[in-house]
Amino acid sequence: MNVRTLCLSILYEGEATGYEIRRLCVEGECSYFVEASFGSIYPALARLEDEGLVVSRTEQQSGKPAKKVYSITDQGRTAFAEELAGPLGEDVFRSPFLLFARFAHILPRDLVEARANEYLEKHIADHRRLEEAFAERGSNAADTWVINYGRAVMEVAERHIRSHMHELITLARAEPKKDAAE
Amino acid sequence: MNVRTLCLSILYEGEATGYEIRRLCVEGECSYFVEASFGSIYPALARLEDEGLVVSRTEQQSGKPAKKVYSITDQGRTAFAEELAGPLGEDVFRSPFLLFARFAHILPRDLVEARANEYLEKHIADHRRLEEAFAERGSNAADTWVINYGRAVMEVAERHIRSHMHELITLARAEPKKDAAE
DNA sequence: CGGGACATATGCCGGACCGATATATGCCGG
DNA sequence: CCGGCATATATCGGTCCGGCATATGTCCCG
Repeated sequence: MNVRTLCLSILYEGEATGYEIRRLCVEGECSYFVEASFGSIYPALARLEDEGLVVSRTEQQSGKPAKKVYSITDQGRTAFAEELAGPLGEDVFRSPFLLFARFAHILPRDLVEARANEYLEKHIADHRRLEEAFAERGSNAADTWVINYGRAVMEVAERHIRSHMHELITLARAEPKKDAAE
Repeated sequence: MNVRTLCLSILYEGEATGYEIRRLCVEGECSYFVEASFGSIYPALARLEDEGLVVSRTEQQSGKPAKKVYSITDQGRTAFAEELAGPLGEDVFRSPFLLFARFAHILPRDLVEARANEYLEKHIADHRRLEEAFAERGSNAADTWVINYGRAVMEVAERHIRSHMHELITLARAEPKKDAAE
């Protein structure tokens, strides 16, 4: 799954600027399974325009910089459907925190406790964001299906961390090496 | 979280070759939250050796190519602990399948059904692999904590897909455009 | 009322990383 | 005996991230 396809998927639902696409990847209801940064979105949009899969129109705004609004073309819709029909690529899950957690026994307890709390807070925030997306009900049935899958998984993840984090903290080194701290 | 740190984390537990590190990332009990390919592992190991964080010894084998076995140094252990104490980076979850699922309504039912089944099979396999890692009990307490977190999440993911995939399939286009296939 | 933080918006660049490929070797099955 | 597979190291092209530069306007705080 490349950034090109991601851009097409967002433009499929309606026109948007590069900036908005990025925001949807970070804050949108589907931000829990797609991601992309400016450094890849803008070049991708430029290439899509070269290939005729999207068109752009520059819009002047008072009080804000001019923006380039992209729309998908019929050719783009076809290309997107073909892309989805082709090989998809595997799901990716990477967790620096879980790597950290595996070594709890060599780390000072204060640090493990702080990180575990951060991790829980992050999960609570992500979970709540998805519950709100579900409550809004602006999305179609397929979107709702995807959101419900996310809700089910996040609910369990949050609950598991909440009720088991103290076990992880107990595993950490009781006394932090005083001199070697930083 | 970079590949350097990942290599150090594996070598922390015992010596290994680049090939073995790669295999642990793909098949090992922790493969569900770390990943790396040859293209990044070999350069990373070379750089770690330059920096004195690991040392290597070449071992001739009969019937197989010679291998370079890497071991972590005291300096490497210290650097690894410092790395874990520093900023960690966010968890990443990316799912081409969920992006695909969002557009079930524009895709032929056969395709959606096939992909949903593949996705379920993949989850069953991943989940089982983790249950086996749990049953083996060769790991320490922190590893077990991490595995249990994965088990809890995977159990729910698998169950949710199993009991809700038919809803997604129902959303797909009933009659596949016969001419536009491929 | 000046200045800094923040939001909108586009774009580039260095470096990290993936996936494919090359190279070498020996095993095993058809 | 030949092709495919497993072991093992290494490189290379291309994709992508994160930080930075640039431009402009708002809003709040001192």
